[in-house]
Amino acid sequence: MARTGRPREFDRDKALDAALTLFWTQGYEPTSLNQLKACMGNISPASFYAAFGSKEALFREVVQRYVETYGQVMAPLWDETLPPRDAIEQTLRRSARMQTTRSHPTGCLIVLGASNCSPENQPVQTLLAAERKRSRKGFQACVTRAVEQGELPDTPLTEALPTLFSTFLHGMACEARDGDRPKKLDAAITTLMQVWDSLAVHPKGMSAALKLS
Amino acid sequence: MARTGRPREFDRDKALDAALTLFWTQGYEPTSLNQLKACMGNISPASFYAAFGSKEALFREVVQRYVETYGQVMAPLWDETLPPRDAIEQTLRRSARMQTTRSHPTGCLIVLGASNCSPENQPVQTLLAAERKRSRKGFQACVTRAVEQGELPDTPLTEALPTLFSTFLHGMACEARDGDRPKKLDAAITTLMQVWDSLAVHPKGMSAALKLS
DNA sequence: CCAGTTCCGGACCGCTTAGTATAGAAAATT
DNA sequence: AATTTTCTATACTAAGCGGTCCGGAACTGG
Repeated sequence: MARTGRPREFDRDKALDAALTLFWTQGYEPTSLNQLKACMGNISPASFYAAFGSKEALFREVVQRYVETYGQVMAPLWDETLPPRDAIEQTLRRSARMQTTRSHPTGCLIVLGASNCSPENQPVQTLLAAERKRSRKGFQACVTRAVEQGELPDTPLTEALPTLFSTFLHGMACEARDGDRPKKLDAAITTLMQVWDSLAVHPKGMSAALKLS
Repeated sequence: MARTGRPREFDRDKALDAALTLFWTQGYEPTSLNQLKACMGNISPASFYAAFGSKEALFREVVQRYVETYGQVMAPLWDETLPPRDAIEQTLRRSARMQTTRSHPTGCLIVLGASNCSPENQPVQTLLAAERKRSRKGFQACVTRAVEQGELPDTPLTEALPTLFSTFLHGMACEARDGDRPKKLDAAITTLMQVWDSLAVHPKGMSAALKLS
């Protein structure tokens, strides 16, 4: 069932990666078709539209690829075999490292990819907003699990934790873009996790003692 | 020393406010001169350039105005008569309320105003980055003051506080833009401030007792 | 070898962009 | 009345935008 006809001269995957890097650096709107075509190997508009459909369709593919690769730093959030606290801490630390790694653009495509958009490109904004919503639900799920497991008390302070974590996560995109180093963000995460420990029902290593008293 | 000649027919201040709102909503690049001229009272290109010089010059004026008005929610950060903890908490709460108020665009112009920019507009990005740096220094100053006053211990956990707060602050712009309500952010701030209290040398109301022991 | 299929390079589309130039009229001060 | 300034309105530039179309080239299956 091999495809007939003249084969494509460029590597579609490599072109997609190049587009990913460009979109990640500049965001959706400021990235022009000319820049895209150039970075994807000087392909012609005909090739571009045949292979990707449109600028928006390409961006959607790019976002999907981002989620499946770099975005996997968020995976612990959905790993129910992990203790909730570890899931959140790992997610934050992996995000911090990923977003500050210099071998690719800094910051987060999901947060920064379409933050400046004219009304006509609202679908693109909506796409990223949905992705951000997903991550908020992840934090929510972890905290809910921690409450169910009796690790956190069911109080207003605890209820606010998901918002606190997701706000911090999204804020890292800004800090990373502004040049913060991973160590700095890592230290902030360490301090942030203090709040979990101060709310926890079982302070470290004392759970048995507390339960028996 | 009154100026001679025909007076300007539109209100420069009102036009500036209209431009502020538009830039705040859409960001720098997606906002076109046509949109600007329209929202500023259907002024002609000649009037526009005579009054404001260029799109970038207008944006710089807009940013300055923003800092002097809405941006004043950050003022507590520089108010040395305030206890450092209060200064930070007030700044965060006032920011949260301001950024979620529906009578004007949501989020923060300084964080979101030029987050998607082509390389040619880097000066605009740099302008906002400098403003963000200022706020980071504000958090830094408060924490340093708290350490000097003996309220916080001089530990790595404390050192990371400024990064933690500024990351959270900048993250609020994203959450506000995504529709979070002020109460939700306020609750997150309450929880975040827990970390300060858990680090503090003098737990509430016990300072005297602790010092004497 | 040829028909069918697919891709490529380049010309081209209509539209928008930021910004300039021109004109004459209107409103203020001196 | 003369001068100065901004006004409206229009026309214009040069470039860039996302996207389309066509003729020819390159490949495969029959």
